[in-house]
Amino acid sequence: MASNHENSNIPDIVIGRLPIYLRALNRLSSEGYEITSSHELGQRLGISSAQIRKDLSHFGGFGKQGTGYQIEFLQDKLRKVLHVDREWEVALVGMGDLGKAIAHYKGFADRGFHISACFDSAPDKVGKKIAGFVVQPLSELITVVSERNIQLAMIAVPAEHAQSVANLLVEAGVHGILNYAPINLTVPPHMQVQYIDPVVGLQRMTYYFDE
Amino acid sequence: MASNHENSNIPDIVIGRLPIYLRALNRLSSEGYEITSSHELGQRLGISSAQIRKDLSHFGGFGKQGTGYQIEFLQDKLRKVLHVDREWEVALVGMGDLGKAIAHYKGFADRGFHISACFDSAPDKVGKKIAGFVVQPLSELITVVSERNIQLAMIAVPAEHAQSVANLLVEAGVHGILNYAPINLTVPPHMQVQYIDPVVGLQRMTYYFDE
DNA sequence: AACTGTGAAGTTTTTCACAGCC
DNA sequence: GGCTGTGAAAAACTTCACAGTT
Repeated sequence: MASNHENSNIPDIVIGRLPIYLRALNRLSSEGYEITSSHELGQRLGISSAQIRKDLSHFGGFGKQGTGYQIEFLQDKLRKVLHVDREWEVALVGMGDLGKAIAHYKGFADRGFHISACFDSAPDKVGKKIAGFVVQPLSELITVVSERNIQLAMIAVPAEHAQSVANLLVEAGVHGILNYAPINLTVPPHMQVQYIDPVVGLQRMTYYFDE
Repeated sequence: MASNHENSNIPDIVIGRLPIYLRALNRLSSEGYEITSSHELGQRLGISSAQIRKDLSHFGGFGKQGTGYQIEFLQDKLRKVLHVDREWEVALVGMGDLGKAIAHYKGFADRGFHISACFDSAPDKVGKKIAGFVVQPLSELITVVSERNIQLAMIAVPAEHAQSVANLLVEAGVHGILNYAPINLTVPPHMQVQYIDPVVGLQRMTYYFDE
């Protein structure tokens, strides 16, 4: 009977899978399904059905015995759990090729993230409009981010500048950084950091290749 | 005494950390260091020193008691383990904003990956040169990839086309896919797949945010 | 009949702690 | 004194298997 939603601390590894579940539900939903099961989800994701049920059970009973899970209902619940039942403002630092591509990427808005400020240190970029954003100078970062109470940032600067940008972001009061630079950041313990490094992904695969 | 390098099967989770270690070593090296320790590496990465020692011990004794690890030596060893002591050819499918950004990204070549063919289905892109690559039609994918014996591919097409592109790649004989589309792929068990989804990274952080 | 939610069992992963070496 | 490599212990995570519900 006792379940430990609300207060207790859920393992990070469980939290890490929830966005994957949510993404799969979005897909099922767009394919026109209204109901699914832990078995069906598991098949699609290559995860055991027991694991999915156990993961979800941390937050309460979202399913119906004999039936499965109502997709829309479960999406709502997961969005609430992940705090993406609202829109988050995100700052983007670095407007080189990578930053530009991020600025153009349409996939953020659909899923609750809104780029609301862009920064670069290069004088020839500052003031220009890229993907509809006016590029602001790095010197404005602390003011803009703290005034607007922006909590998330993406770092798309060269590796050698990533740590100093991270330091600025910490000072500005950001709580989470998505780091595209291929380098590990050192940040205070209250900060969240996630890494996007395609080369790490590639290297994780070549290990399994024979030749 | 017995150590199980060569034959035995190393946990995936250990393999997954090796590229992170390699990246940290690259960094230390570029900062001019020649020697490091499991403690120093662990501090930088937020990983315990014992874990780093145990991970490395799967492949043999790379360190020296009392001294630590010679950085260049360890880099070489990890590159061999991960099979990145050579260059890998990679196919890129999808030349929209994202594909273009990937094509322009300089970070692959330094670390052993070379984009050697680009594909798109849009007739207005085929034949054009983007970032030095001539875009080829999707209909050529199987021929080009299998003839050149390309083993790795990156998918940068919209979510709704990602699965059919993956099917083509499997047919063409690719063994690993780095998928930038926000969707899970279903592939035969011998295939490796890694995902790049920045929104998943963001959602993994907002869970920990209060407001 | 089908499926969830969950204790208990089983497995994997991490940490401890120390012998051995530089 | 400082550090690695590693068995043994501890912790974390996953799977099993089934009672309970629709």
